[in-house]
Amino acid sequence: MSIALSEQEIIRRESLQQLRALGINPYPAEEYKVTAFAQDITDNFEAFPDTYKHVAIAGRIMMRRIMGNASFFELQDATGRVQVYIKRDDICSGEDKTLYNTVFKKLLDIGDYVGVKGYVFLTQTGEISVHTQELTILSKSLKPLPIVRRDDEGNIYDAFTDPEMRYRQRYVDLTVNPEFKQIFIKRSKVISAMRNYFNNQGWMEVETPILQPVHGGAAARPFATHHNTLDMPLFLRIANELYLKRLIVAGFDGVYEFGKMFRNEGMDRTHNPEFTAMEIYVAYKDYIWMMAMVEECLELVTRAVHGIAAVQVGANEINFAGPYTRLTMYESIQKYTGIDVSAMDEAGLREVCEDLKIEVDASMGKGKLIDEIFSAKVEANLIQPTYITDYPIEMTPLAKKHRTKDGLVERFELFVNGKEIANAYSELNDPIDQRERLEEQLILAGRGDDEAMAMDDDFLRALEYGMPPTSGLGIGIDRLVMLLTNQSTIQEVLFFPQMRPEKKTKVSTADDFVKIGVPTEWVQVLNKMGFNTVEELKAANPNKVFNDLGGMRKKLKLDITMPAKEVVMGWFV
RNA sequence: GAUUCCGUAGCUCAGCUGGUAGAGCAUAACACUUUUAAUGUUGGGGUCCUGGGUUCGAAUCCCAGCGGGAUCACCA
Repeated sequence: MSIALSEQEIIRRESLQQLRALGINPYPAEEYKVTAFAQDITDNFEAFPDTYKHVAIAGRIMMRRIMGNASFFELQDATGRVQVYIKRDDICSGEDKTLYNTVFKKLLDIGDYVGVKGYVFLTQTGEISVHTQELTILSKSLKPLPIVRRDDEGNIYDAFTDPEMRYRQRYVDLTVNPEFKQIFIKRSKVISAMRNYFNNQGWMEVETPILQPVHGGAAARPFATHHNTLDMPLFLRIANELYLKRLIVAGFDGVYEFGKMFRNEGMDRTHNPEFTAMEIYVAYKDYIWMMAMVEECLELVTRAVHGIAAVQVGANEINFAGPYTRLTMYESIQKYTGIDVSAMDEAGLREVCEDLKIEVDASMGKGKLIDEIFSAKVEANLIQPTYITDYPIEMTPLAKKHRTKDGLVERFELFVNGKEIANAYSELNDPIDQRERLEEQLILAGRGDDEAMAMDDDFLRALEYGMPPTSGLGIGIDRLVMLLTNQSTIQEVLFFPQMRPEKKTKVSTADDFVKIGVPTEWVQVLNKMGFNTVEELKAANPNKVFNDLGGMRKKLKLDITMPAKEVVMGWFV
C-alpha cells in the first residue's frame, strides 16, 4: 500500500475542503428521501410517463459528459444506472452560477454520492434521463474508482478484472462490476428459498455452538482457540451434526441450521477456511424419504433462482427436477470400471487400485480404498443429479447399518456436475453401535488416518437416553451456489474470501514526524520523498534532505514556507 | 505443498537483442446548452512489487522474498 497520496487523491481532498469553504457539507446527516430507482425508471418510464414527473434518486456518479453549460452524468444506484441531465440555469436560477460551474463541474468526481430531484424525460437521441432541478451532495469520494467503460452494445473496455483486487476490495468490485451482484442476490435466494421450504414443512431453524470443546461430526483439522475465563481450549466447529442430533434427542421433530463451518485446511478454488453448510435432521424418517425431500427442495430452489428447474453449468444443462438417478456405490463402480468390488477384501481392493493406477497408502482401510476408486473413476461422470447410496461402513461412523446389506450403511451423497453437493444418512441412533464405531475411528487414527473422527462422550450419553429414528442431510451451500450461478471458484460466491494479509509498508504517523520537529505540512512531502518512517528519515543525509525539500517544494508547486536549515538539522538530533 | 505464469501511472495495458518509461481511460486547464465508450486543444502524474547480484548502465538478465492467477495433490 502506498502511503503518499496520489495526485488525484490530493485533488479530491482539496475539493472536499473547497466544498466546506462554500458552506456545503460533503457528508450531510439528513435523510435523503428517495422516491425512484434507476431500473424502475428505465423499465417503466415509457409506459407510464406521468408517474415520473417528480422523482428523487440517489447514488454514485459513475461517468460524466460535460458540455459547457449543460452536462450529462450517469447515476448508479442499487438497481442500476440512469442518465441524468443537468443544466446550469436550472440549478442556478439567480446570478450565482457557483453550484453548476464550481460545485458540479469542478468539485464533484466520479464515485461521489449525490441526490437528484427532477423529472424524467426522453433526450433527442431517445435516452431516458432525469432532468435535474435540485442537486444534493450526499457523500464525497476521496479515492478514484477504477474506470470501466461500456459502449452501446454492452462491450466492456478497461474491465476491472484483477482477482486479487476484486476479492480484497469487494466494495470496489461490486461498484464498478455491478453484474457480479447477481451472484450474491442468487445466493441469498438459494438460502431463503430453502429456508422457506423447511419452515413450510414445520421444521425449525436453530443455532448451535460455533465454539465447541470437542470438534466432532466430521473429520477435519480444526481452528483452535482458548477461553480465558474458563481457561480451556475451544475449537471452531468443523460440523454441527452432533449438536443437531442432541436437539432431536431433546424432542424436536425437525431442526435445521444454516451456518459457517471452519476447517483448518488447504485453500483453492473449491475450499475456503470458513464455508457455509446447511444441516437438517428430521425424526422418524430414513434416507429413502430424504432422497425425495432433497429432489423436491432442490427443484424448488432452482426455480426460485432461475424460474425453471434447469440451469446451464459450463457446457452442461443440469436438470434439478426429480426423481434423480440412484446408484449404489458398488453399482456405480461397476458401471464406470466394469469391476465388481462388492465382495472384495482389502487385499483385493489394493490390487484393483494398482491395476487402475490409483495411488494408495498403507493407512487406508477397505472403505477408504473403495472411496479412492470411486473418486478417481466415477465422480467426474455424474453430471445430472445422481444419488450414490449404500457406502461401506468403514467410511461412515455416524450412519445406521444398512437394513439388509451387510457391511454397508444407509447413506447417500448427491453428485451434480461431477461434484458432491449433499450428504445424508439414516442416522445411527443405537448408542452401543455408535460407541463401537467411534472406537474404530480411534483405531484408524492410530493407523495414521488423519481424517478419523473424534470421540464425543456427551453425544453418546445423549444417544443413550434415546434418539428416535432420524434422517439427516448436509448441503454445502457455497458449492450449491457455485453450481446454480455457473461459477467455477468459491471466491466468486463469497463476499470476502480468505486472502493472505496485504503487505503493509511500515509507516510512522504524521504525529511521529511532528514530534521530532517537522512542520505538519511538510510530513506529506517527506512521505513523497520516500521517507515513510522517522527512522528512515534519520538515516538519511541531513544536507541532502534539506536540498531535496526545496526541490520537492518547487516540483509540487507547494505554497508553504521552507523550514530554516537549523530546523531541518534539528530533525536529525 | 509442487509446477508454471504474472506484478510498470488511479484503472486497463505496451515497453524488442540491457541505454534511464509510453498509450487509452481517469485527472487538471480551456472550449462546447440533448450528449452517451461525448468531442477538440494543452498539461501534470511513476519506489517499473521488495531486496540482493551481473554490468559502465537493469522495468528488461540472474538469485531470493512477498503477493496473485492457473494446473496438480489433500479436504466440503
